[in-house]
Amino acid sequence: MKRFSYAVLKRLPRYYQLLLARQEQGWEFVSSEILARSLNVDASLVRKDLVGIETGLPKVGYHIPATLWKIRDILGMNNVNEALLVGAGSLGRALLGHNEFEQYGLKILAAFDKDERKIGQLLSDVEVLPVSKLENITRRLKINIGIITVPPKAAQEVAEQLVKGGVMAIWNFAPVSLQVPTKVIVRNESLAAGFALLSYDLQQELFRLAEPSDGKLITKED
Amino acid sequence: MKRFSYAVLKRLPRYYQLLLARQEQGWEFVSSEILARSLNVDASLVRKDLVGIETGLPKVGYHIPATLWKIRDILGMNNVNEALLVGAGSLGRALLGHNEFEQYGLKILAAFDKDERKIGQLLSDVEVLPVSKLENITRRLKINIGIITVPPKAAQEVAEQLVKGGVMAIWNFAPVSLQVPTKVIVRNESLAAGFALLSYDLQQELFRLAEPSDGKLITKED
DNA sequence: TAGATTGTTAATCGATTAACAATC
DNA sequence: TAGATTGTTAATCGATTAACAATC
Repeated sequence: MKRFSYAVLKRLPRYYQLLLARQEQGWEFVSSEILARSLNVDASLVRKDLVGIETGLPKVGYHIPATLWKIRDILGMNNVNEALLVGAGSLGRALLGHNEFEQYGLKILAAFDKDERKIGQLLSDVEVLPVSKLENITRRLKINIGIITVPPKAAQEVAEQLVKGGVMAIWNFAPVSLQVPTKVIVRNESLAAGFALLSYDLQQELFRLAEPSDGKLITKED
Repeated sequence: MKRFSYAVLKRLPRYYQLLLARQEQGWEFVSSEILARSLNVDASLVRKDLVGIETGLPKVGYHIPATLWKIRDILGMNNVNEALLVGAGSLGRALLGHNEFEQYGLKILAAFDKDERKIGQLLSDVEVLPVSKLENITRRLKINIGIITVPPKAAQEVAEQLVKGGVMAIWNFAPVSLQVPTKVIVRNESLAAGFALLSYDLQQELFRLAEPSDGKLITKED
């Protein structure tokens, strides 16, 4: 079982997306050069990434259906990952309604909320249950993945209940650092942090445009 | 003007979040060691990251309010970034209702959709307008940022209208590679790709548990 | 002062690119 | 065959860690 680095894993969904688009256009093979251009990397990096995933054919490229399948396999898209979601706010509801997840094998079985008025509602065919039942249901259904979309203040407690219920991984959308046993996998997802990166690049660009065009910037350090 | 690498920029929102939490607990200073533990990195990396951001005091650490301010400044959190959002589906609505963005200076002025029934609705105090007006309004309001939350098939066309309207940056949530002029900054955000990383780690862990505990895995290459 | 913690340098590690022989 | 494209090696680049003198 080959172990892929985080850097490679982050590119796999991009490759997948591009291969799928080419397939829809009727292509059967694609070269490393074409994939590389869309990701803004060197073609040799694409070839290196694909070593151990799929063997390419000199003069032809990589076979799209075979490569798609292999990527699906590596990313666990061919399995079903059952998860519970906690926090039926707008972000939670967006995740419940996100079609793309199906492709990635994510199946959210139920949503939990503490708001009485939300209990019993069906959101994208998923029932909202009281958060008091979270630990119990997690255990009974042997759920591995918990998704946290509650407000920051409530996140730690929810995480603890999920851990007590036996989850092995937490996908955390609340902007807090969760304290959980080291064996529990935590992935922090921050939409705001993503925006910050865009905002930084934009500021740099705006600053560049405001400068004399000879490329010599007035640097300011402290 | 110091230029920060992507690796550092990705950590700044985490530092920000941790500093804020400590501040709420009444702390005034924090050490690199404490920040490092939460991010699972070496303390010297934290100190290196903070060079050019804030000077720490030996034996004391970094002054929390000052450091928070500097990070806010770097990430553009002290400015207001006006944006338009296209696609008032569940993800679009979640972004419109996401409180955290306010802190990061993101202000979404209007939402656009092609669905007649959504036009005129108020979502989190933001009006939904017909997508036919997108280019015009982008230009008239001199908007720099467009947010795309439409289905994949529609994303390229929306991107083109935003570009024609003069945006400098696009935050793209649709799982497609957008073709835009090189001067336009594009940040692709994929919730599904984020999940794939969690799913990979989980699979690895499940595999590990299924193996004999002597740590010697049966490796399989092809 | 003594000792904790910074800022900085050197060492290590990992990821990316460049170059090119192998190959279909 | 000729030529395009792979797989792989070596070179480069950048990020992280280790070590430690400076310092308050």
